[in-house]
Amino acid sequence: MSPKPPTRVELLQGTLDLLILRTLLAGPSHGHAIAKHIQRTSEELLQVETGSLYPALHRLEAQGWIAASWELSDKGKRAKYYRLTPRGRKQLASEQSKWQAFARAMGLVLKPADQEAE
Amino acid sequence: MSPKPPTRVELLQGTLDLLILRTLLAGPSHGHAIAKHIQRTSEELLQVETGSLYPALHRLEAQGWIAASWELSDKGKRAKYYRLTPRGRKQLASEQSKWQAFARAMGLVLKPADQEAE
DNA sequence: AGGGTACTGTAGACACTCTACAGAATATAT
DNA sequence: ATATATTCTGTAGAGTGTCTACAGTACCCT
Repeated sequence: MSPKPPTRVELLQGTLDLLILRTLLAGPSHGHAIAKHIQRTSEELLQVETGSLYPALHRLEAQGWIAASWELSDKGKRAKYYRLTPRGRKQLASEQSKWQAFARAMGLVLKPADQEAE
Repeated sequence: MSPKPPTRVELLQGTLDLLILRTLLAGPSHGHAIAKHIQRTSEELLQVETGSLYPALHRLEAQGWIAASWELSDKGKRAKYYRLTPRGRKQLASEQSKWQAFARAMGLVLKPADQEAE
């Protein structure tokens, strides 16, 4: 009886980093909030599991693309806020254009076709 | 000095099956030709390595989505021709709509934004 | 005290692509 | 005939990244 069975889609490998970096472009945020933002923005289509989220954040931090500091969240709980570093912005731009190229390539192969000849 | 440095994009996990099934929608074909078709159709953006291709074909066959038979290729070599089964067509439709939903979701999160508020 | 929510985290399974290697069969050239 | 290129199929193993499942802290509310 859930109001919307949202038909979730699994993340394709390599896309989570991009989603996180893109989310942080709007300003610093913490893991829990990042996951919710992605979920909400994608109209509940994408859901990030904690087992993917936190390793990804640590990975991105180790790469120097994001930096962390403990602060207090809106709800008054301790939370690790991440922000984009300059190198992170470059990485975001790179991954975003890679994604666009890939999505375009997929579109080319998947195109309606019918007229295979021509 | 290559005429076009094609800037290849790595395949995202889970997309190869879809590309293969889509290629076979145009008619039976063998591994080597399938890979070339994907590469050409994607304007050289996507390249399928043999280490990905053949395991994928065997996987799809084991699932009953494609069926194989040995025949002779255009060039007169023995080649294993694959064709889409009825179940394969359903699978193709399913994976295609999944991809479209995913691509749309990515677009929602990556959208120009700027106006985060509103 | 009990349950809910917000928040971070780890371990291990699993799936899929990649690089690198290997081999057969045919054609072409020298 | 021997070499070389092309067409075609295949395997082994590494690497990567997502998932499920589990674990724990802290605060709030009744």
